[in-house]
Amino acid sequence: MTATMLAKKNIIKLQEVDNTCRLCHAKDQCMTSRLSDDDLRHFKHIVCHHETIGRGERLFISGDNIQSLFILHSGSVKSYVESFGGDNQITGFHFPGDIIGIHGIENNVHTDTVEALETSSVCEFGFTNFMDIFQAFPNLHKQLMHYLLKEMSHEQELLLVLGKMSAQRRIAHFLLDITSRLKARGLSGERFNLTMTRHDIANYLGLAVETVSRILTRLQNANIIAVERRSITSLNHQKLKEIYDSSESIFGLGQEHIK
Amino acid sequence: MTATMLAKKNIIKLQEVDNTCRLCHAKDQCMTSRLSDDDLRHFKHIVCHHETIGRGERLFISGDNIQSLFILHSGSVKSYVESFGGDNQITGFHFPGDIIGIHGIENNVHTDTVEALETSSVCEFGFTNFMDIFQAFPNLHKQLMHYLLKEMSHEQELLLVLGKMSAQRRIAHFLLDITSRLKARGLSGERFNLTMTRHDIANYLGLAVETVSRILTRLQNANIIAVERRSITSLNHQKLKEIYDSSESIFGLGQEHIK
DNA sequence: CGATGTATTGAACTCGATCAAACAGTGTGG
DNA sequence: CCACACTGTTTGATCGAGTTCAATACATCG
Repeated sequence: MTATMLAKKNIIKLQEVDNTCRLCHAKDQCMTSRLSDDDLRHFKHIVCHHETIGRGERLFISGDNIQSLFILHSGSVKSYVESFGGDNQITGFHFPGDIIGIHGIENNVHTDTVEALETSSVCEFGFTNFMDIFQAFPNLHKQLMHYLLKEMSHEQELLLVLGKMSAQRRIAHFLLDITSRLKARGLSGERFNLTMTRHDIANYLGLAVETVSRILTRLQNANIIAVERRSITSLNHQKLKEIYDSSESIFGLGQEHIK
Repeated sequence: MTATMLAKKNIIKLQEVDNTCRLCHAKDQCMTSRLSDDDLRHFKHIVCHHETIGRGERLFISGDNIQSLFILHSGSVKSYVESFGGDNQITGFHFPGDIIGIHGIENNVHTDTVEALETSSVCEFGFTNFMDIFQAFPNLHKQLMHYLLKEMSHEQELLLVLGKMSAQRRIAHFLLDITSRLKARGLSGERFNLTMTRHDIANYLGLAVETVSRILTRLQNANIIAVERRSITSLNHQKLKEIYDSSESIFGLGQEHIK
């Protein structure tokens, strides 16, 4: 199902939207909670609806015209950029409350593709011209700007990770990033399920799947994490941070036991 | 010299600013050329001055409060993010007309450091609150937004390069990027001087200096470029593009001659 | 001139990729 | 309920692109 198709679906009534937001379990993370009542009222007039997408389905594709903006309501998605050669680069994973689809806002064409990692739902907001909206609702604009810049610094950090860090540090970065974002959502950062495959993690970090798998088991042998398939339990935040910060890549990590 | 020191220096008169812009050789690349006369008049009221910095000097440092925005008038600079471990990652090289210092605009703290690659000059614009300015001058805002998003897609492309591409493709990307940006400025894309060191290029592309050097000579042996120290001449755009686009890294590139 | 920063070239090594195989869940349909 | 296919994960063995170490060359400048 393409974004175009989504945009034309049923438009829910304002009353329902109010309830949707009031009862939303992601409302604390959602930018709408930081809008004034007045702005929020205006904002809700442009709500299209609430849509569910299944694992593997794409919300929009790089090159699509931007007709709307999404806020992730539940589930998780990945966003990636595509290259000529056919290989993609995952640029981020997103969780409830995250704003989806602002890259490429300027000339109204998506620069990335967004795909669901599990059954997920989004709030869709139809815009005709983002720039006009910005002028009409300064606070909304500020929130979008805030998110845009947060995304940007996230990408800069990823550049550092991809350009300079060893496989261990990359994995440490990934785990710390995920945990901190889950914590910010009031979830446990020490006991959670990964919704993305090893392949996704590998792609995101510029590694091979096998390397990801190997390092996860290494971290497990070193008692830094306990991992079983998609579930991570009892994660040692402190030690992971040490790995992430250490420029030396001299890490036994329990592999001497194997020898 | 820090940004703080710069900000307190002599403020030139409006008339001078007018001339500065009118006579500026980078004016076609500068966002001011895309502002309405009215906006431009307002914008010039907040011009601080025109400052020159030498090679190695920094315009601002990651963590500095943002007191002003810069537009590169002449020369070239690099911007980089710093990590705990002490290793930096260069996130971009900038040429005349480029807007410098908008990352971190939101909470008024620079997220990156900008350093001159050669003697360069910038136009400095003092702001107290960017968000207010945005509301007052919609067109100015649009231009900044435009640049911000351009930066963002540039960073996304770099993510792809760092995450997925071989050393050859990285170098090809770098050369093509530089040439296209020089061409956009009316300069020759086939005959130019690199203002950054091999070390800078290596850092930017996540490679070792030696690898950069080796691949440049390989490209030379394959008659794709002619390189002598910092000067690049007779660059074969077509062949570079082929290297950049090819997912296979099977490239003789003249190294069989050596064997 | 020597001194310093920058660039090239060679040789050896290593980290992570690639190849290959086995294993574990998860349906799906007979 | 089991056989089968299918996808995702782990583990082992080997290989190679790019790093690291080391030596040399080259340019610029006091």
